[in-house]
Amino acid sequence: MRIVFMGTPEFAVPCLQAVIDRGDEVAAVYTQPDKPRGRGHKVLPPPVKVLAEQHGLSVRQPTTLRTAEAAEELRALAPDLIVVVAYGKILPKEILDIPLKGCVNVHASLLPQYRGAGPIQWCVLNGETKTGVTTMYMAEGLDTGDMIEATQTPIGEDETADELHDRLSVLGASLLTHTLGLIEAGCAPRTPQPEESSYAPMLDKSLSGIDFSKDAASVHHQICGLSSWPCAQTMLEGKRLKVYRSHCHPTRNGKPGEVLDEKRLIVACKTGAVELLEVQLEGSKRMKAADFLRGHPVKQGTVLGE
RNA sequence: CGCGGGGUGGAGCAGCUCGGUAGCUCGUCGGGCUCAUAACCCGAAGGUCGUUGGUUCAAAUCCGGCCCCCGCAA
Repeated sequence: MRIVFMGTPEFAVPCLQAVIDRGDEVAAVYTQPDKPRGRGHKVLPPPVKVLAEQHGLSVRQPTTLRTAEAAEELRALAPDLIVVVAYGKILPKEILDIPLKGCVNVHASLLPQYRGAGPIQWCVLNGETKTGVTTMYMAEGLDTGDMIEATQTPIGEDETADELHDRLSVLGASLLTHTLGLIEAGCAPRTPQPEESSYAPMLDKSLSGIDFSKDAASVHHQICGLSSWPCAQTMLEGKRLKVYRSHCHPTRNGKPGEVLDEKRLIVACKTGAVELLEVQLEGSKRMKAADFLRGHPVKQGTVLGE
């Protein structure tokens, strides 16, 4: 098939690779414009652009798709299908109507749950035990289109959003491969989404602060779900301490925020305790708790958080 | 030119203000002790102090250039 691919971040990379591997003709790759992302002024290309260029594909980075010219350009490409994976822009109806076989999207949740930009993180934050990826035909609403098929996967007890992200991006790619096969054969199912949906917005830093007066499970889910961005954080002796990884100890108890074991950085919550397994102190690098404790001894009884 | 912190045996840190002996907590190796331990005791190996110029009798330490890492902000 003649395909236009639209995607931007790391999550979309395996999907673009899957399209390439399938041997489809990639008429063009749309991705967000390069933006200054790093420290200082560095302008970095989106990961999808990097892969596209490695394969000599035509890359387009329009600021908006809501112009007559943008629609005209796409029409000129005459795609059979547009595949959209974490592109970061909403496609107007004018564009959705262009390809003969429609627009297909890979979404990192089991729709209709967790529509929106942050499905992976919110699943972990909410302590879900399973999630998945879904392919759908795109509609005008945000992630509201008719579903084609889905793959489920369990979420590990200590799995971070980062790890789940990587797994789902791979699962998404193989599901996409399958779905494209169905579409090509003209037998892709089309199931309208049930009414009962939920919305998972993009995360922001206001979610970062750890409140040890919550119970251990929710603190643990917060740490896993925000890792590695924006990352859960607390304060240790006046310095910001980010926490990337943790483990729940439901039976240990103490005053919220108190360090119960100085050899293992086990911190009491309202009920139960969380063991901080991977941390990063302001100005320093990310490291295992055991490494951290060698250079930064933390006395038992120290209270974290302001 | 956005603001700031940092690069010291295998790991994480101190030492730098005020130049002159390589320090701490671990790990590793050897030995001892114990019913037992992420326990304790004794001993050992292991470092061009990011890189490059400069100042000096002498630089981890003071001065300049460069490389890399990280926090904030975007």
